[in-house]
Amino acid sequence: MARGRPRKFDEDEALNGAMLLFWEKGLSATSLDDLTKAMNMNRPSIYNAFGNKDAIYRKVLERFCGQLDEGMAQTLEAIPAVREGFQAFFERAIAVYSGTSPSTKAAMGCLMVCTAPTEAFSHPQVGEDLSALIKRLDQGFVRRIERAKEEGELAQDIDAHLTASLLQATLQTVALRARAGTPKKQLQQIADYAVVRLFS
Amino acid sequence: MARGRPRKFDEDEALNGAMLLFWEKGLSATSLDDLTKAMNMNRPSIYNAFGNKDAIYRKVLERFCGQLDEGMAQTLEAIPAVREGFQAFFERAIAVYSGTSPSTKAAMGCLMVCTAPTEAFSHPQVGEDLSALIKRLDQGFVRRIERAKEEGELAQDIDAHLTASLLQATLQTVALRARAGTPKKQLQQIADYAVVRLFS
DNA sequence: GTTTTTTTGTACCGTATCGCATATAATTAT
DNA sequence: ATAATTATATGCGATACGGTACAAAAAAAC
Repeated sequence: MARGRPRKFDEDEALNGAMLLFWEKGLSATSLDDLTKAMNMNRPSIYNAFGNKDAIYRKVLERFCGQLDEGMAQTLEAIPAVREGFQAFFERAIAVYSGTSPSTKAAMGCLMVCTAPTEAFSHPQVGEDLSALIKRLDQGFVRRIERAKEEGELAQDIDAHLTASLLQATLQTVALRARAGTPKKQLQQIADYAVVRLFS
Repeated sequence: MARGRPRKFDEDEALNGAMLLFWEKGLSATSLDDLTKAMNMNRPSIYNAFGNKDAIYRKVLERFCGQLDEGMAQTLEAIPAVREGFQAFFERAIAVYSGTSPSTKAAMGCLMVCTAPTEAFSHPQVGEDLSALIKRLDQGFVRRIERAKEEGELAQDIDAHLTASLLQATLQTVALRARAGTPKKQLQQIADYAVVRLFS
């Protein structure tokens, strides 16, 4: 087992370093030289382990989406009350979006929302990744809303799909505004108001 | 007047060509060679007339925001009923966001929302442009909502600022979803629902 | 100890990048 | 006419880009 020369880099740390970089500068503005430093490995090793720049970016996106899924599972699905569940979900998202990288010292927003749309045409697969995430969030929200309707927590006449769309709109505005410098507290207010108004 | 050699290019057409390009590929992925073709002028003329790539991009952003202001004036401010005003505003925005460039044949979304956030850190001035547009839209929406409250069209207890934030969230989700391939009809439904729910 | 397998590190290739230097052309002011 | 002014056109130079070849190195298998 582990037949060849042992790897010097840690795959997790390498991808985390790449994620920070892409998160800050996007796909096109990030160079391979930057990546070699951030991932602590040299170019051929990167190609061998992950493929070319696009492939690394997409792996990082996948990683990021995984964290988001985890967030949904631990809040929306785990918390019995819908409103509390969504509030907790937004709180968690806002904490991530308000996170700062050592170099920028400013909130970076959402990796997907803030850097993927730009590349949607130049890199069609990234466009599909973006589209897939939007659909996945919609579905997760819809499921939770319909469950709340079944459990009698929400009125039958609210439209699950459209409500889910507007909740995702809330998530996206929070992501964008965080990157544009809006303070955390204000983001929380927006999210809270959305939950209250859309579930009234 | 017009003392030297007359210009061969049309400033408006040149900026429109640049806008299409930036809209499709963003700032970083657009090269000056691309721009010389799209603007129909050679490099030194571009530098003389507009400055470097960043400056062109920011001029294009400004242009785009101007069209948005026009949209607000002709819908929100011109139409007597709030709900109809916002519906018309969204309809107009969706028409723009669903517009396709000859090369992509796909809806391009919002130039600002879909391409500016990526550059917010690498080009701080772009970040400020983004932040300024968000604030401007918020303010425009707030003004219209407060007017509607004064005119008795909306209840006094709705929060103008937070409602405006969620209306902008709707605009942003429509911008992003358009670029991700969501059909026009569905975008309209989302916008309509937002107007109905947030002004109830 | 030799072979096999995998990763590492250096160095490199061809191309694309931005920005500018220089020379030419076209128009107005004197 | 001549000078002054402005735009055009060609093309250069230094750098940075993404991606790869190749040999040395480090481990397991034989």
